[in-house]
Amino acid sequence: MKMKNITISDIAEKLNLSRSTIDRVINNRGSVAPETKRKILDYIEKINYKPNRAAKHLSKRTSCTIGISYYLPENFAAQIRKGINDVYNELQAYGLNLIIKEAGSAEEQEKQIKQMQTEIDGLIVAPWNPKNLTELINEFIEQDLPVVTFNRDAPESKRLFYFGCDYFKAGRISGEIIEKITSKPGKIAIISNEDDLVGKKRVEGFYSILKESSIHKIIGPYTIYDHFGISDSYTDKDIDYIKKIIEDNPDLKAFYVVNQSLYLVAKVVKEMGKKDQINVIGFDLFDKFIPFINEDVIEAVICQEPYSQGYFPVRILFEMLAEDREIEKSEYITRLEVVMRENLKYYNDYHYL
Amino acid sequence: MKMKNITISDIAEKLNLSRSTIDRVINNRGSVAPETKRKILDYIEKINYKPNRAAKHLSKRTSCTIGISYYLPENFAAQIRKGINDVYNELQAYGLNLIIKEAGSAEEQEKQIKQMQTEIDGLIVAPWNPKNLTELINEFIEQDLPVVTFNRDAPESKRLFYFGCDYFKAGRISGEIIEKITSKPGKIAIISNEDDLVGKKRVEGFYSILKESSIHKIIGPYTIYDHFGISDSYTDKDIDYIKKIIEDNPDLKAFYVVNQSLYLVAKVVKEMGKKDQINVIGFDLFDKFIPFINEDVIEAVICQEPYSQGYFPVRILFEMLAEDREIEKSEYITRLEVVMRENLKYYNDYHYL
DNA sequence: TTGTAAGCGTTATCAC
DNA sequence: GTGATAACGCTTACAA
Repeated sequence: MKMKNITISDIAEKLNLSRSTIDRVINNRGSVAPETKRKILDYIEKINYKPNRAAKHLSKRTSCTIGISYYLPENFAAQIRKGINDVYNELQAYGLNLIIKEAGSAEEQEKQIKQMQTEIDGLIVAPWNPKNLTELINEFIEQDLPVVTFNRDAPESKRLFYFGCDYFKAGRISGEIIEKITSKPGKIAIISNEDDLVGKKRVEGFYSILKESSIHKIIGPYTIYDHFGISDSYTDKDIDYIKKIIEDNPDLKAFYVVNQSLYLVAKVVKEMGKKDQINVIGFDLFDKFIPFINEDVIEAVICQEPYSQGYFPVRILFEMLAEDREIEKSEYITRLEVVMRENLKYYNDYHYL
Repeated sequence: MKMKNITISDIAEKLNLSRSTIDRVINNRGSVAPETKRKILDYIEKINYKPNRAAKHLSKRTSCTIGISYYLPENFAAQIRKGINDVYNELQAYGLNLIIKEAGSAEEQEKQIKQMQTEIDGLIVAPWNPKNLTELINEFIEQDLPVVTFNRDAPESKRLFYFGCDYFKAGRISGEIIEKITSKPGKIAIISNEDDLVGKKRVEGFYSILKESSIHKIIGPYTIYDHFGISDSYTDKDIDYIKKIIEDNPDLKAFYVVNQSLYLVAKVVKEMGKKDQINVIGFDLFDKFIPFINEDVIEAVICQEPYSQGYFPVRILFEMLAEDREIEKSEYITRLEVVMRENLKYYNDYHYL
């Protein structure tokens, strides 16, 4: 049970040098004679020395504060929070501090980020409106304040990396599923709202699959606005609108819904007794969706590792800040998870830590 | 950037006591006057003191050695290894040592585990033959050597916990998928081999779904032995056998393959030009499967987080051994991942660390 | 029952 | 360019 590892002192002793000299070459600070440097480097290589992380953390006694900003639907935010919570519990002992700001609008988000600037050593942001935040992100970067994006990217900014899903590919996998489960020729209706950047990509990806050689005809996109899933904000007009699509298209075989109105579409399909004729496919796992997935009204949803989106950006950024981790990718793309009735419970609130 | 945290010394000073007394009540070792104990506990509660993990690790300088034993198909083992590798890199600095033994047979596995006994502080094992290892596991436990299982459980043993998938549920999700993608009535052929415990459960789960109200008729199980995916070990007889199933059953709509012969089945289906008429579903992601998934010969495979199966058991056991983590579950069940053409690349060799 | 002091492997601040 | 030396916050003898 006793630890027996090579330490800086061992190296110093072996090489007849002082600990500080070894430290200098390992962390290349201060100046060292090139000859001694070589000697030390060679020896370190040879014995495969690994610095003790605990000692490092203890000695540095440097804490870093990471700011997190997002404006996301509540159910999704809950999963993100769980990931953030776990990584915080894991790393706060090593000096991680977090400032979490949940915005209620794009404008508020911008304001909150500006406010954080002086208090943080790094920023993690899910930019609701990437274009508008690009400049701000670049400003931070200019000032040596690292910024990473998650959930939504700001690809034109100089952010260090993006952690999140590829929405175009998400559209493709849902297209694949619809093709596989919809064997009879007929129509597929797309539901979205135009000002939804994410939804737009999901639709494009979907088209890219269906275009290839489909026996189906795409109709729409029909517009239903989602209001972050607050059910009361859907009107009777929305319901009638969906009903009308179904009635007007007797050969309708599927709904492809890229926003949270998925819940409403499922409700109408179910109430009209059309669940066996019309396949419903959508995205993400919201509480409201769950009964419909269980009843096979919604055939499948595509998820994007929300928990990981909370956990990893914090961890990677912290390791960079506190342990000089190298960022090796500019994009960490999350898995596209196919969630159906029988594997639903594994995706609804699940983690191991 | 400077850390400013409450330490044991702070508490000691505030309460006019020595550091060791504080230490005694925090880790309840040694004896402390109940009155002082109360006082300390109250104060700690009040100021929300969290011990510094780095200091703890450094001071304890206790390393622990965990033994890992498995006998698994190579492709699967590769993913496991990646998880183990990541967690090792993460924790070796805190004193984790690993002894990894890959067995070539059930007997060898038993021998290897016995050999490890004296060198390890905990054992992680994927028991190829759970029944045979139950006694050995219990022996270890009697001797206060914690044992956990992964990938395959030994439910009748006293192992601390199991980390892996629920094979019955895995059968159910594949049943759900076959039902969803196979719209025309017809036959579904099951391929398995009887001595495969895992496959047996997958078949049971599959039946539990199909029984309910299927338009399909199940035929088989037909027996094809897999030899851990060494393709050369399949014979021409196996190929003829599959061909015969297809020829004898013109209304065959799907193959449900619970072992690695999935590759061979896909090959035959493809070569007979039946890929559009017959759906092929199986388990896990082996290199040989990949081209067939990409060509839509294999419609989907169900995976079980192989990477996590390497990563988490080690991490949880280490945290228990080195940091007195409480084990709160007796089963950590991995997700059932639906992998198809368009999300394949995310499951084939992917991780964030 | 309580206190003292040495040590864990780094980093940082001085001297030389 | 190099070497002492004092932290960092905790554990663990050992002494009182």
